[in-house]
Amino acid sequence: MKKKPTPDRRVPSQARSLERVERILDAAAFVFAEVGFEAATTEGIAARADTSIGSLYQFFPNKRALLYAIAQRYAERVSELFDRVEAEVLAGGQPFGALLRTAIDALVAFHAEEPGFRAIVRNWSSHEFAEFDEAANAEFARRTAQLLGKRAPKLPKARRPVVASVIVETVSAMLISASRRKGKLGPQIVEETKDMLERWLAPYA
Amino acid sequence: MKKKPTPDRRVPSQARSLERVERILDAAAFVFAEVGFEAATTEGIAARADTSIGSLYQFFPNKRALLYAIAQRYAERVSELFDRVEAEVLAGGQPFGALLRTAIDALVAFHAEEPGFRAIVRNWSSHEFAEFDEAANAEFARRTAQLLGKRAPKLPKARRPVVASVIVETVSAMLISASRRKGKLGPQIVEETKDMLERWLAPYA
Amino acid sequence: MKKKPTPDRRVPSQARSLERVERILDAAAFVFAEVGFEAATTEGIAARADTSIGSLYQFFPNKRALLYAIAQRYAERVSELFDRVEAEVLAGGQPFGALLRTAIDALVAFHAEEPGFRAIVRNWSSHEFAEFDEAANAEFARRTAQLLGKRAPKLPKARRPVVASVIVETVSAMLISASRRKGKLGPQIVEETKDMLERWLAPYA
Amino acid sequence: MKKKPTPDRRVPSQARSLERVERILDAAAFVFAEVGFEAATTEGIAARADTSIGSLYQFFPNKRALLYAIAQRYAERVSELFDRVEAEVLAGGQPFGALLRTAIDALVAFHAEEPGFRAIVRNWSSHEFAEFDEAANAEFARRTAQLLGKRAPKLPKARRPVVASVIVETVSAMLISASRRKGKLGPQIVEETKDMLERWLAPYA
DNA sequence: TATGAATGAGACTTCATTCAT
DNA sequence: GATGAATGAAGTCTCATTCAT
Repeated sequence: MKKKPTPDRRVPSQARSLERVERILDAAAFVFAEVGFEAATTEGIAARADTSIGSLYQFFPNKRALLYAIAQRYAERVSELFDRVEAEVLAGGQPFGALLRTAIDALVAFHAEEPGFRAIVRNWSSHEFAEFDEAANAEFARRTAQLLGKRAPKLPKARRPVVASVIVETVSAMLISASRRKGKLGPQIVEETKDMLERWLAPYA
Repeated sequence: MKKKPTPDRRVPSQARSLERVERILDAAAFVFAEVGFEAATTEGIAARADTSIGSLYQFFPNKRALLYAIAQRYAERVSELFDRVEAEVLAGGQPFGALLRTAIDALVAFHAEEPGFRAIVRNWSSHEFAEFDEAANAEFARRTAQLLGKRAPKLPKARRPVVASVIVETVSAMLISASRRKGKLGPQIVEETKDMLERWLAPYA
Repeated sequence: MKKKPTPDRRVPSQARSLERVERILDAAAFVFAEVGFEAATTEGIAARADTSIGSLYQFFPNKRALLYAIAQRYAERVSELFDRVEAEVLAGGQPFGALLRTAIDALVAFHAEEPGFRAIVRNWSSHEFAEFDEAANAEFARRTAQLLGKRAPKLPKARRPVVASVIVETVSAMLISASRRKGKLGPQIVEETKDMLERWLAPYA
Repeated sequence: MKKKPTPDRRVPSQARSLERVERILDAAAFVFAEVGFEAATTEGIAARADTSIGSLYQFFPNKRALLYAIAQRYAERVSELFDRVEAEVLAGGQPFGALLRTAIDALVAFHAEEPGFRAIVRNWSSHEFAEFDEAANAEFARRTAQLLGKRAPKLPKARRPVVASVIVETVSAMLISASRRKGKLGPQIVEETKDMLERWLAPYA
């Protein structure tokens, strides 16, 4: 309600709150990933975020809102990843296969470094969040279809949305599957996935 | 694969009981599919099975056992499906691609006609059941790897388990994805999946 | 909380439940009277009824339902009291003043012997229950108006409903007021109330 | 009647503060009237007063103090009303009945124009405030008894306090009852109340 | 002094599970 | 065996109150 002139150092309360929100979201992502959405408790999330349950509810009206917020956060990041791939496409340098591989690698890296992402992806399909899941994937599929239009010209236009859907869902599933494996198996699964997609799509490039 | 008849489920001695157990499992499958595992209530399942919760607990020690039992039931059916595919392979008639397509079609049909199957598949990845999921998929992957050994001789032996895993997980994911779509999109996704797998694996046949 | 299973005489479970419901209602009435509706806790009520919170919720969907049930229970009893007064009126013996006094005495006795009644009457007007309160009082006023028609013929018909309302509300308020007083003051207030009403209504009899 | 200015409310030293306190009290009266004491939230009251809860707690140690303060404010006004009636009595002009009617009308007007008053009167009997209610009504009854001594000389001295109590409680109850009614019924109830009291007390004048 | 973010006790309610009948 | 009433742990969320800024 006030502006605050940001005097000297005084950490502005808005920044403090923002940091707290981040901490809560991180904690939620972690806990959701750990035990799943339903089994996660708001109290546990608050504890892990080193706050009180009251603070949590100051920012999020209910447990579900936490998952939505995390999902949104990640959806945005994945969107940015798409932006980069699209830029690459416009630059026109890479051949189709390489592009695909680069994109998947970026996704894998993202998946690996952001532990919360897995939480979301896994819970996305968790019944409660079917609509959200569908919406997000639909958006990614739409953008993938666009890219296909540019880099897989031989793919009949009518098949584009379906192929795009299969790509998105397959990558998503394989990422989850890979992340669950221990040892070398994970990366191997990712490699096979790239092979599979590349060989499938090559004739259309 | 198993020794004892599973300590989790008491095998009923009477025909009446057996029928009741079936009814309970059907009800559980239905309810899990409808609202998800966590949101399902044992009372609700008992009610839909036209029994009392007391009876339900006579046969199943807890809610989770219900899902396990359903999963088992379906795992067996999928196993039988594998048996048939293996017989086909031994008979030696079909080319590799056709075999793959037939197998997937059988799975799709099964998925479509058994509403409970979807419930399971969807909840399989639901954290609580990660181990079960892994075990089941590992078993299917093992058998798939065997089939690959026979019908995809050019695939290096070392890659077989990984490729088998990817096949199993991809088919599983695409089945779920397809079942969620309305209209023609579902079947189209299945078709593209078959294409994808066939083109990927063709060079190894 | 388990005591003895009531040996020998097998109490039919329906009767047991019924008794439990009664106990819960009595406890609720007591607690509501003691601390008011809002401050009362369902846990406290269950404890006082010597049951578990779960049992309470087996019979009543929420806290409010408890108050409604009690209110209903009492509304019925007051209704019966009206029945008796009406019978008296039909018998035609008593003069108007005596009738009024008898009715009020009956109400006072009821009020005194049923501690929960006060709880209800007091909480009736407690915002949440305004509609209920209004409905109940409207019903009593309606019946009072009828009686007035028979025993206060000189009262213009148009005023009857209003006069009936004032009677009902006054008696109700005075009963509460009287019940709050210690010593002789309570009964004295009741006596003055009777005087007041009798002298007011005498000219119309 | 009081010694210290109530330890419950800190008297503000500045004009701005005083205005703020008034605003808070108005807001509290409004909110209490709107949703009842328990359902009212301090945050909501502060918001409606265009301040922060921090400020609210600067002046009032707790929620209850708000109701007390409002009640006090109104008790003072009702006291002033009594002063005027007493002056009237001393002046000696009006006959007893007219005096009674005038006093009630003044109360009704007050009740109507001050929405907060109703909030208080209604919550007065709300358990938490039983003592306060009793104290206030006792004070009014005391003064009413005095007036009765002067203008109802035929009423035996011993009955005076009881009669005064009944008058106070009846008027209070009827005011509330009347204020709840829609249309003409409210004023009609007030009229009947006046009739009732006048006819009751006339013989003692 | 004003602000409002933070706190946390405690309320209501659900539901898996037990056990007397 | 079957039944379903009873149990109570545990979860989500609210809101009065505090306190650092």
